[in-house]
Amino acid sequence: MSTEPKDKDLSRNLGEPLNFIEEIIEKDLAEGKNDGRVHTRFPPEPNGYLHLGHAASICLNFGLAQKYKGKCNLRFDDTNPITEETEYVESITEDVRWMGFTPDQILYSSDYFEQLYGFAVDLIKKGLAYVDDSTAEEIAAMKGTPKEPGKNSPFRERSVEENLDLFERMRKGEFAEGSKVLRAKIDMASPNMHLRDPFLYRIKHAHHHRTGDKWCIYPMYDMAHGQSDSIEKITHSICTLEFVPHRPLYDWLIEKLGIFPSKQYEFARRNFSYTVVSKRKLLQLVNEGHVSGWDDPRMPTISGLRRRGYTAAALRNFADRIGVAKRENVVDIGLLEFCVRQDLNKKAARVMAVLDPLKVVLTNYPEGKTEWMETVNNPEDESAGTRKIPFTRELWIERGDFMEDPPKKFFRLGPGRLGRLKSGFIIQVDDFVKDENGKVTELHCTYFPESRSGSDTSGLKPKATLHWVSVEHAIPAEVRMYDRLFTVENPLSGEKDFKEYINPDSLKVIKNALLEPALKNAKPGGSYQFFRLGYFTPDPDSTEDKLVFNRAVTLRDAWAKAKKKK
RNA sequence: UGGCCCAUGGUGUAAUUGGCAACACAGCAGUUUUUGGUACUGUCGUUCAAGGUUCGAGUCCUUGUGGGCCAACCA
Repeated sequence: MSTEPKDKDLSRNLGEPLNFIEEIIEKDLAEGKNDGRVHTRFPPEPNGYLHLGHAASICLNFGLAQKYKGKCNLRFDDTNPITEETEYVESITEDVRWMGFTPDQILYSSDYFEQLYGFAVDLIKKGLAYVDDSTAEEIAAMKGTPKEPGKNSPFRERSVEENLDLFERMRKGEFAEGSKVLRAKIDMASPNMHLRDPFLYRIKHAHHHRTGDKWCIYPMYDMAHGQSDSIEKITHSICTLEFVPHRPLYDWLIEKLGIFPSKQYEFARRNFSYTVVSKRKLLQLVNEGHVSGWDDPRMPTISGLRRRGYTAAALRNFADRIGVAKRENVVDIGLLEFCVRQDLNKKAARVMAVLDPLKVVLTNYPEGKTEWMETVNNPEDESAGTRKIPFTRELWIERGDFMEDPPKKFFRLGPGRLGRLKSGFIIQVDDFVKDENGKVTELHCTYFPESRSGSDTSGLKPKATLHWVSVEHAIPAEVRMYDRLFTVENPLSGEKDFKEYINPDSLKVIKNALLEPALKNAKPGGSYQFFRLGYFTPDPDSTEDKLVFNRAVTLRDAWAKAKKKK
């Protein structure tokens, strides 16, 4: 405790560099803005599942609130009733919670519909908004292009009274969908397209997931987002770069309305190699059956990664490492895998599982005998304790751990070779049996009784340690081996449609893996390291008599890498 | 003949705000190891270009180049 600095606020960032948003916040704090408050928000639209990009945004917004002892709301930006659903609200809420954050408040833009309507009326009264009867095509034609100015709508100069009347009747449902819109009256010649009399309200005779049929006019993003920020007294409204051109409109509306001046700041969206993170693309993968659903373990969705066996701690650490900036980026997904391994290495219990079994018969081991061998649960965590695993005359080992004609660099089993069975005994291969196809079906070995793990007096030094499972005690399981969903770094930049780059081997199902008996009661959410194979987690598809495991990530594998190079 | 944003090793970010370009991942080589895991050590490699300001520029200015964004009754 003596090394703990007295002044927490001062020590807060000593030594660690700030990202550009933290710099803005600290400057604001130093200048006494917002009474020293920091209030952010995470504002998803409930029209899809959250993905890796959102995970980073969640960590940013909630992380900032934590760091500066502020608040962070979860606000659903639900102003488009056509695409939004309760299912998405539920998954998003769960994902945020699972990520380890608790929103200060859970709110909805739709909570503010009445207030937002009032804001619109206020703008009309100030002569800053008007009802336009033009068709969508006419409005588009009058909009101009980025290089040419637009033209004023013939309805632009309607009187305040007429606008008020029309807008009220829009609300009452007197007009057909698409027949009228409310637009801000700004500048049709602005070089910023978003200032060319942007839409504020549109008519949609649609059922809303929360307000039901109460409304038939709905505010556009620009009429809702900044105002919601303002209503919640958000101090720092953080969004992605594509909203930069919206900022003048964000500020214009707040200024004209005379409401709390929330400020918008933008950062570059994060892209990740070997995957896609656009809701439209992800929806396609789901709808076209390329994956089993939004939570398919190959999906970059938070729910998919969770099911895959990735941990929230790994995701948080990842978000922290990739940082936040304003330039285009493609984050190496290998860094996420590194974070997952790093976290799981400390937490996951080591267990024995054989994925491609090859039988070993210890010819000098008594039939019917079982020795319960003690083994460490996690060498990285002494507090994880120990357990016992059954050792018998007949065992399963990994087929890949034996070679009939091993090269020098291969130091596992071969004819005459020694091998250490983890937490068991050292064995030597005396003979092997093949079937008519030349496939090795069985190894005949002798074991060295004096080589027992922990009390080895044999003096033998095998080069490899192998995992194994007792034939008699093994429990069967299905194991789903997941790999990256795409074969190329950027599936979107190729010549072909991104789905052409889907990795045909992104899922390999092993129907008859064999596990040590201790795994009998494994439950989804748990993390295990299958010794020497990788990190695995039970899938919710598991049943009483059939366990299903998902591979989260392999172990780093120097041998596999060396083989690949050849 | 539009406006805006951006540019630092292979990747992602730093650089005490004008003072010796660094951290992580990846790569390579090695040590340790009852996981070809972990841990540890070493190593490779960086300021888009050209001018300018300055004793001094990744940082400031100008121009250029390259990339991105901006038109939806989407967010």
